[in-house]
Amino acid sequence: MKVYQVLVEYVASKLNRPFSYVYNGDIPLYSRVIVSFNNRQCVGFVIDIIETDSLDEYQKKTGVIIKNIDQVIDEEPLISEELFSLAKKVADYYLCPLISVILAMLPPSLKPNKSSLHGVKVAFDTYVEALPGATFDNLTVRQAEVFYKLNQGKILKRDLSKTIVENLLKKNKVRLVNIERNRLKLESDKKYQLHELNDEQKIAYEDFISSDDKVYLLYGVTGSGKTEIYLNLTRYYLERNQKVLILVPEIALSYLMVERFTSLFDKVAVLHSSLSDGERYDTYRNIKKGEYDVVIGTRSAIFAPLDNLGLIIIDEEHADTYKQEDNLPYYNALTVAKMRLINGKLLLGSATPSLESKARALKKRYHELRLTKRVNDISLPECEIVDMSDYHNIDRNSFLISKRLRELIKDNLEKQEQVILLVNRRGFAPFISCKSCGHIMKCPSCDTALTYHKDINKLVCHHCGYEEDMILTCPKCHSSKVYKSGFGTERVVDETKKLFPEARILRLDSDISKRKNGIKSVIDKFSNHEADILVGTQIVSKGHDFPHVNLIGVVLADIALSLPSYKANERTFSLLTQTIGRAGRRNAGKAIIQTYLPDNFVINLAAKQDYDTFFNKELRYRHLLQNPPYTYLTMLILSSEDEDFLVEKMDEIKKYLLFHLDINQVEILGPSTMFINKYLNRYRRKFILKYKDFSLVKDTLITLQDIISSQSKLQLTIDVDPEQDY
DNA sequence: TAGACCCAATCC
DNA sequence: GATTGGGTCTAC
Repeated sequence: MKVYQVLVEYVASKLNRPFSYVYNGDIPLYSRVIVSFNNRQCVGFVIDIIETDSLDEYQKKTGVIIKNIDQVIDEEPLISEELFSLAKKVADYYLCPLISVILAMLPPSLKPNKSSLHGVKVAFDTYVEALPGATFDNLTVRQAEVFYKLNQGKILKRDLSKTIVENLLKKNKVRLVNIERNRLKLESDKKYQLHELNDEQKIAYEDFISSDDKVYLLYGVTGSGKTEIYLNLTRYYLERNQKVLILVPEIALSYLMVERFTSLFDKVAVLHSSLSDGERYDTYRNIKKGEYDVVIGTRSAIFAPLDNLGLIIIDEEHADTYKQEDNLPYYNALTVAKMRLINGKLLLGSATPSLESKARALKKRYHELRLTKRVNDISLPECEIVDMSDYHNIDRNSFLISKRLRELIKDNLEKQEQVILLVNRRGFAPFISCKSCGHIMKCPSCDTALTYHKDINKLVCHHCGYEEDMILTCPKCHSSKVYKSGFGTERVVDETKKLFPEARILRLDSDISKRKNGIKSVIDKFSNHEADILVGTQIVSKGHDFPHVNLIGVVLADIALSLPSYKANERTFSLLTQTIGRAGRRNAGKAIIQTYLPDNFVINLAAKQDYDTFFNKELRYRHLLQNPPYTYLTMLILSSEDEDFLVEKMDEIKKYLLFHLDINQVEILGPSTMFINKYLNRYRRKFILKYKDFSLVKDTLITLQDIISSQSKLQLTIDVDPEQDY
């Protein structure tokens, strides 16, 4: 007698354990089933099958009455043994429900939940095919014409006249065939050739393939040709019949890389979240069938169902997009990549490696490969820092764009060169306030100010997405003195238009990327020189070469420095360095950094593109404050609808932690407020735990999670290795 | 005293 | 995560 161990579809730590069911028939492991669960039906996922001699005995032993599985959804396992054991490792490391990891592995239409049951299925196209041996006898002229064409090969039914097809069918000349349609189209007409590697690249490449180490850090300055190494290594692995997985921070910014891979290799799949459900499903299915050798994708592609994985490449390994922090599971694709390595190797590439990765390379835990020269030997741009607190640098024409920056923009426009302006904030104005009563427009469900977006004339919460119409008068005192303070990309576009009315200006930020192909169309326009100035958020710093850009302006470098993270310096440094690196791809360009902190070391070292000094200095700060890479962190976020109750509970939990953790080895910070203290109508507070070994906190956290999951008013979220809000 | 509302327990 | 059932509050 088989007892099936089933995880139910709901992501909740209370339900993070299997429930037993029986079934009259065989069900494969790792497949979906429909079960009755607490007076309703839901989708479950079979994670284990236990043999028992008698059901009665089993029920007696466990003390539960076992129900029947109502229906089996999959005839085959949805995921492989390898992926299932990866899911267990991830759930164990991040202390998150196993089902949440399984959900992350599957395309939306296969996720074990109710809504997926009516989702997309395989798409078919109907073709008309000539029956072998059928002759031209007994056909009209038009029928014969079509039949002749069909003898050359099958044709889509919808491309042919309906009546002719019907008649041909009646006369037994043709038949209909259904063929699975792949909803993906990857055109690769541009044939890209593998370049001969230069000496430095060759050394790195040889070093990689001849070494036995597992994890490699490819530290190569901007423009040093990291992609070329990725391509050569991919070829190497494919020749040995192993598969390759490549992660990029954002697919739309990597389409040049995608293009190179698709034009060099035949079986390349692209996986990312802006595919439609149908496209995702098809790609997923085909990867699983083994039809692709190479998969390129964003964060969640780390779970792609590739067998025989020889190489994982993570490009721009320092990028913050590899950590998921908005939805369970809170995982970092780099960490998961290391868990996934069984026989293969991992290559991390960056021009500004994360401090953790670089520190590990120093300690020889990662094998470091270096590229120090830009491929075309062009020197890095010359960078000036403009002090915005010095009134000599601005005038009443603009408080946003300094006189020096204006001068250089003008110069560039006259020379027909392009300009990029970096503004690390989207929208028009981040605060809307009333001048008479001081009221600030806030999100009704979060404790954050609403940002004014001029192009849709709405106030938007950048955290939860809430929108409302822009106000004309203050909702509190009805004064009309509504003031828009601060600036974002939209306002900089406006201001630049005012200063340079003749210039063609484009904007690139995540509002643009919400439209399908939004990013690509802006990038294409700008690369084709159909615009002179590109104003954008950090998106402009990520990848993509614009050969005609000779000036980079950072409108205000300080914004990134004030981000709520121990990584703020590191993020600012890599943002500035990578952005400045966009200039002068053909000849030496210029860069301007505007700031109120002209003496700040991060800004100064970024201006000099001096990674090594920055690294050493920041590493000392990390050591001083005992932050990663010297320690590990876990953030405990507690939330409740009742703020007083929450504050009370925080003290209790603090006592609990103090009692159960070894305070000589684990530092407990908090309770403290969060960057966003109220989110989606729930108040939030946090603890940060600092330790050198996860085993010092793991058991305590699991017990705490159990205790809190039984309290309905309180919610605990555990974020292992957090990157935000500390 | 019905119905609204809240909360904790439970799910195989 | 969703349902249930019991307890308490509330308005007529």
